[in-house]
Amino acid sequence: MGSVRFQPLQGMSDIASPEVFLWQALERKARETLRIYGYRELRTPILERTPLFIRSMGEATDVVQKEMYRFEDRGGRDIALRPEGTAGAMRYAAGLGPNATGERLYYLGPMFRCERPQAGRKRQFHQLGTEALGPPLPAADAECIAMQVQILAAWGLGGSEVKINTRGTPEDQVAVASGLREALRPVEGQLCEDCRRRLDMNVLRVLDCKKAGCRERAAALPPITDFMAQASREYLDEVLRLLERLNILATQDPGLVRGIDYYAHTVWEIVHSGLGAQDALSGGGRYRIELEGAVVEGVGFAMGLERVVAVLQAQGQTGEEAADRPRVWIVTQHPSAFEENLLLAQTLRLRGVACGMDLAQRSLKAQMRAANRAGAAWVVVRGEAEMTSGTFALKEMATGQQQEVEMPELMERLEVLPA
RNA sequence: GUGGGCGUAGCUCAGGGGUAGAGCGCCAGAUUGUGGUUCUGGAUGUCGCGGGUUCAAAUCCCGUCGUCCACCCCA
Repeated sequence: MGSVRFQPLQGMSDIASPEVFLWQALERKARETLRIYGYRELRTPILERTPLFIRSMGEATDVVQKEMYRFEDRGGRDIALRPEGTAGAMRYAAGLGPNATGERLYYLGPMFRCERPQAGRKRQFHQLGTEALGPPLPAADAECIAMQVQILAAWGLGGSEVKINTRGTPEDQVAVASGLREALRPVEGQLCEDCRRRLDMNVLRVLDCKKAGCRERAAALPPITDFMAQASREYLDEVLRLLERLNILATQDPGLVRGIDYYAHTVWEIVHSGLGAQDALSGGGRYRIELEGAVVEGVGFAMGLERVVAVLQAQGQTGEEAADRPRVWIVTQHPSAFEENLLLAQTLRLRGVACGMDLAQRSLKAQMRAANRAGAAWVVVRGEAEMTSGTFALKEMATGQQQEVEMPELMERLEVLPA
C-alpha cells in the first residue's frame, strides 16, 4: 500500500485505462453531434476572479456561499476555480456585445466544488455544457433539448427521462415566491425543519423536499405557473408543443426547481434512475445574466460526465471495448536480431502502424505472452534463422497460423501502405 | 457543514488479542524457436498513517487521511 502522502485530494481521482477510453469515446461522439448543430468549442480559463461567479450564479446560492475553491493569489486577487462553465462563457459573450446573438458555444472540462463527495459527485468533476446566445425563443429552447437527447442517443445511453418546467420572468419569480409563502404559511408548523428555513431562504426548494409530510403539502399547492403572467405560461406551452413536434418525449414537472439565480423561463433536467440520490445527468435552462452593464441572454445546459460514465458502466461498458491495441507485436528469438527488430518497429511506426515489442529482451515465451496480452493481431518473430535467410516469421494470433515471408509480402500482409 | 459504513498482496476480499491468508492477476517451468486452455512451482504486504492500552495489536481505544453512502445542495 502506498503512503498516505501522495493520495489524490479528497473527491479527486485519476481517470486511467480502461475507463479513460470510455471518456475519449464520449467526448468524440459529443463533439460530433455538437458540430452538426453548429456549436463551436470555447475554452475558458479554469481560474477566474471570484466576483464573476458571484455575479453569474447569485450571491445567495450554496455554490457561491460554501462550495467554491476560493483563495487569494500572490497579487492579493480574490480568485476561484470555476464551479461551473456558464460564468466564463458569459464573460466571453459579454465581450461580444451585440454580436453575441446567434453564437453557439460549448465547453468541456473540469469544474470544482468543495463539497462532500458521494455517488455521482466529486470535487473535481467534468461537465459538457452549451450556450446558445440570443433573446428568448421557444424554438431555441426546444432545439437545445432535442440536441441533448441526440447526444445521449449517440452515447447509446438508454433509460433517461426529460423533465421540464418554467421559472418565468424575474417578475414572475417574485410573484411565485410570495404566492408560495402565502400558501404555505398556514401549514408552516407541519413542514420539516429544513423546509421552515427554506420558506424564507428559498421557497422553491420546498417543492422538491424528500420528506413525506412536505411532499403532501407541496402536492396540495397550485402549480407555480398559476402565479405567473399569461405570457410566461404560453412560452412554456410553446416549448412543449415544439418538443412534441420534434418527437422528443418530455414530461412537465411542476415541482422541478433549479437553484441558480440566472435561470428565467424554461428549465429542465434529464434524470436517470439507478444513479442514486444524485440522479440528474444534466440540467439546463434559459438564462439572463447582467454583466458589466451588458445583458447576456441564452439557453444552455450542463451535463455531468461522471454520471454519464456511471450509467454507461452500469450498462456494461468498461472502456476495454474501445481500448487501443497494437496491430503487430515484434518478437525477438535471439539477441542478434534485437536491434534489427528495433529498427523494424520504428519503420512500421513511421508508417502509422501501431506496434509493440519487449525492450527488456525476455524469453520468447514471455514475449509471446505479452503479445497476446496486448491484443496484437499479428506477431513477427525474428531470430537466428530469419537473420540468415532475410525472412520474417509472420503469425496470425487469431488462427495460430504462421509462415515465413519476405519484406514486401510482410508489408502487404500487415496492410502497410508503400513508403 | 452533519450522520453512518469501510481501509489487509496489483485487484476482489477473508481473518476481530498470540509469528499474515484465499481467489484472480503477475513471474518461472512442463524434453530447450511460439501466446490463449491445463498442470507444477514462486514472489509480493511497514494490515492507510500517527499515537495509546497490553507481556503481546491487523484485531481494542483516540486522532488523522482516504473511500463509499445519505443529508444539505447540485451536474
